[in-house]
Amino acid sequence: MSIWLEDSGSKPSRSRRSEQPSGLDRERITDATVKLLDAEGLAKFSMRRLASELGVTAMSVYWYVATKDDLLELALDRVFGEPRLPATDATEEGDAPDWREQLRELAAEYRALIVRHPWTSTLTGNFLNVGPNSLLFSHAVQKVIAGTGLSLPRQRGAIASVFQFVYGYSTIEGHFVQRCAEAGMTQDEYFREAMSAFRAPPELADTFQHTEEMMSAIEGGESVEQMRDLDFQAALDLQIAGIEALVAQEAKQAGR
Amino acid sequence: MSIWLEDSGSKPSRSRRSEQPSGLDRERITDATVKLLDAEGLAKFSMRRLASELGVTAMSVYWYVATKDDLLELALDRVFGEPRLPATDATEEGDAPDWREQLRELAAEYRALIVRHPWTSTLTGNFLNVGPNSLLFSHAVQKVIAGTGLSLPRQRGAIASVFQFVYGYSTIEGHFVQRCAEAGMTQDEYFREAMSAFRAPPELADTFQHTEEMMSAIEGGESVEQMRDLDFQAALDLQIAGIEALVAQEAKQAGR
DNA sequence: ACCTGAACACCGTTCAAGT
DNA sequence: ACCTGAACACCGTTCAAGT
Repeated sequence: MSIWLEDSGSKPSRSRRSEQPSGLDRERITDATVKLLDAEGLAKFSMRRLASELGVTAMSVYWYVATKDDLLELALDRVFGEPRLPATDATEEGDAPDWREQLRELAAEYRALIVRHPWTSTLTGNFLNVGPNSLLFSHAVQKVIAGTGLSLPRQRGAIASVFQFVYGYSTIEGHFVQRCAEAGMTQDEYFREAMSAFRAPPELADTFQHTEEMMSAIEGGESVEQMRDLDFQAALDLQIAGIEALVAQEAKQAGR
Repeated sequence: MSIWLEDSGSKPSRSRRSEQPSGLDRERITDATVKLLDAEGLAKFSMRRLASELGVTAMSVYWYVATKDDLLELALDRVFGEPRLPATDATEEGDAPDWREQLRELAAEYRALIVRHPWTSTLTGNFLNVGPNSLLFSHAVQKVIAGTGLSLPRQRGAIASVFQFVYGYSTIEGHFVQRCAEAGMTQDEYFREAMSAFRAPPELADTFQHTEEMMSAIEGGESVEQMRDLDFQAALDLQIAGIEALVAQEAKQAGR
């Protein structure tokens, strides 16, 4: 089911004993996997490619890992250790940072993670993603949202709303960045290229009119990257405003 | 770059001339592709598998389609034709439906599309997704958001916020549904199984306390599916409240 | 305990050849 | 114009064998 659920963890971890002939190790294997996935993408990643990178036969890796999917799960949880999480024990009253600030920071960290490692989003979709680092991340998310003062059912809605948005947004963004890199273009070049290669279906002319209006409707949005930053922030603003509105609404109902 | 951008459309479409020896056709090929992707998932889909389904050699398909990716783009745009879009020309004043209602319906249609065809989200990530049906869908989204009365830059934020949320949420949901089907379990069975196989790391005990509180915090959320419906609606509530708050805020600033 | 080699059943795609 | 077969360079994984 998952390497993190019992039974699949049967292969010993062999992390601390680095006197192997080839110096192999789950740690080193996971390292190399992440590096390869970053460099060449999920589609090109293979056990044979990884093994050759490690200077070893393809089958050696199978001593440390039961299956390719298990290895991908390890890599996935590995990168979920990267985001800086808000200090969880701000027990003192005065200096506890505002939930808005925490939310923005955590969202930015999550976005950066996915854009840095675009393969991450494909894997979170395909696996359960319940490794230790992923759990710590989820915990941080829950804590931040709990700080809003929403009721528990609405906290669940808010978590879904904010972090599935970040997931979706960053997935598209990350894949686009990767495509540009593969084509050897900057994002602006790629974007202009795609735009000019576009033969708009005549019956959709008005669609593009509205779209282009919206595209140029942002001051300070000269580059693709700037536009994406602005959109991302605008969406977070919307969600924060939504949370505030629901908090106020619940307070009013309670006061009645 | 994409089958929808010039140059890649070089292979003739051959849609109308169905007198081929094998009765092959882009239409029929795309049909079979969607059916196979639905039944067995993106990972198991292959040109050879598809060809055998069509009663034909693997290489026959390449007469109609330049590459596997092109075919996947065709399948992707095909299913984007499924959602019912709001009637776009509600020009009469009185009976134009509320944007809130339109938004909920379009979000529900999008969610249903992704859950029905979980491979869709992987592909929207990997391709540009600028086929005619996808464009019509985007157009509908833009029209609905334009109905909120937000300023253009904020419309962009709102589109990202709502529809990337739906994308992210439904992606996870769809993949989970698919996993359950492959394992031959109901969603509740799979969920309980995963939960019981779970060996919680001791230092995360408090995480799970809070998590379990939240899990059981929903009345009427007995089944996994009910809970997901409730969370989805709660998230949409939040986003709609956010849009309303920003509309009000902009109105106030304009009035000053 | 750790690593290898050969083998199996697959891939996407090219290319020359058939009708 | 449409379809096939053989071939190339790949996959993940099994299994018996080496040290």
